[in-house]
Amino acid sequence: MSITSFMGKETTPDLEYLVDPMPTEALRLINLRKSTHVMLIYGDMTASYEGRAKSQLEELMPRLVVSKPDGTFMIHEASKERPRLWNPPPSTLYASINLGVLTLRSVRASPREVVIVEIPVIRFIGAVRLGVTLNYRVFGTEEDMVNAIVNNPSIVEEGLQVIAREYHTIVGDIDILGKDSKGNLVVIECKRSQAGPEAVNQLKRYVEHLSQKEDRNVRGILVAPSISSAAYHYLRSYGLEFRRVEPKGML
Amino acid sequence: MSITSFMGKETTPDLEYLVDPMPTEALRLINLRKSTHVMLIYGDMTASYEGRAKSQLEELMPRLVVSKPDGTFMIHEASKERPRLWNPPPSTLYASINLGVLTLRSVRASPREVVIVEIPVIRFIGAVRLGVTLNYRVFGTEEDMVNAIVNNPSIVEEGLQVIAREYHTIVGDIDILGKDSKGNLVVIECKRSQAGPEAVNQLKRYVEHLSQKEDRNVRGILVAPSISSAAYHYLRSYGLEFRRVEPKGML
DNA sequence: CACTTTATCTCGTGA
DNA sequence: TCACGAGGTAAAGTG
Repeated sequence: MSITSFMGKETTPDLEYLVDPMPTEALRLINLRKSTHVMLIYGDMTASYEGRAKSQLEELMPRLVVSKPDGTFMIHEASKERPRLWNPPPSTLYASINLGVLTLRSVRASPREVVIVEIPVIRFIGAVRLGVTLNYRVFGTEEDMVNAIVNNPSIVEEGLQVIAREYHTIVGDIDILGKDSKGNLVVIECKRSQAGPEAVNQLKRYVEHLSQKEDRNVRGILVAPSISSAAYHYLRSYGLEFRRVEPKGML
Repeated sequence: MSITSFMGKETTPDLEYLVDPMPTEALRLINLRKSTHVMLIYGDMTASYEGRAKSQLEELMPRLVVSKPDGTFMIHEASKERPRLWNPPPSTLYASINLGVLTLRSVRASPREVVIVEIPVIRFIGAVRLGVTLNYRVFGTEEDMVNAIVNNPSIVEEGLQVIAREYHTIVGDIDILGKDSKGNLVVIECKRSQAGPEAVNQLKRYVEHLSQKEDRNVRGILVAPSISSAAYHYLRSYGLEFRRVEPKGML
């Protein structure tokens, strides 16, 4: 079966595909377009991964491979958002035919990780040209909360003055360092969603470090839309404070 | 253009697709297969997301929609592993035609999140049936490290005896609780990859809690393949210990 | 490069 | 259902 394309001969087409292709035809399309197009490969396949960890898909089963020009390599199944196996960018895709079977090898250099896919039954293969959104922006992030507080510290507390944001310490970076109306140092840790014990622990770490280093009392305020009950008890037991703030209120 | 399928009439085909379809044809295929097949939709589209946060893809651009039967909904672009916009499962997909434009609405119930896609130019739409791997297993996880240490505590230290694993405390679960050759309690925290300040903080929290509760000296050992320099200083400053262990050595 | 943190994290597990 | 923590987290930002 020949490649079906939808543009003139001189220009690279945005879409090409093959249905039930021979391995050699599939190989040709992959090597032709893997560096410019997103490749979609549907068929019965087995796969293996070895790198930071190790795992195997021994059962031959219909799966979907998505490979992007930046090296992103994913094997998707019928459910879940995360691919079953993958290699993050930048990785390199090598395609070949072994004993008549289309074989894909995605190699990530560092850390060294390899995903190998064998596709004895190729049902469909497509090459599509996709774009990339520039200046992409998400609203309602933790950074938006921090900005809003820096611009208007009274969101947290009347009389609060901001000294620094992203204040670097040996134990990590403090979201906002401030001073209250009585001159106490205040460490503020923001979370865009419900705070748990980890968030409390993080704040406690900053407060402990700073109060030791500065040799004086330091307040710690956890700012989040909500806090789990266990985390709240934990927070209070260390004399830390909680201030409810909605990230969506920052828009 | 009629639907191209590749099985008998009585059986649902594994693969169906349309090239440059009319919106009505696309709509029909989506509604026919969205609950059983993974849908691939390629075309020029704009999109928006509102839910836990908010964002918009205003520029009309070739993108790829992947929708799974479990409600997974993803809009992929030319680069990166993560979709640009998405809804995690379980979500519900509604397709319609608005003013002649194919419109997809993915709705997640809780938290309420909505992704809306408008596709004025539909280049390709495919329905593929995928499988799901059962009994999937990854080797070299933190749990594997814990198992290996429980089976052979001398990995961590000669003379170490394991008292409990996943020992529940008010401040969290301790990976391994043990006793050293001198009778001291030992808290062991495992990490499968390089340990940072959070890991040290976590161990410190357990040790503090236990030494207070038991009113005696408690050792804390962080077990990981490596530790960041700052985290190591932090660890040592609290008298905690580090033991280098490779998760891959556990296989 | 190494290090640190965020994320519309996702995902599984256990109460 | 909620809470909690792991993840082959990925991705972004900084020194």
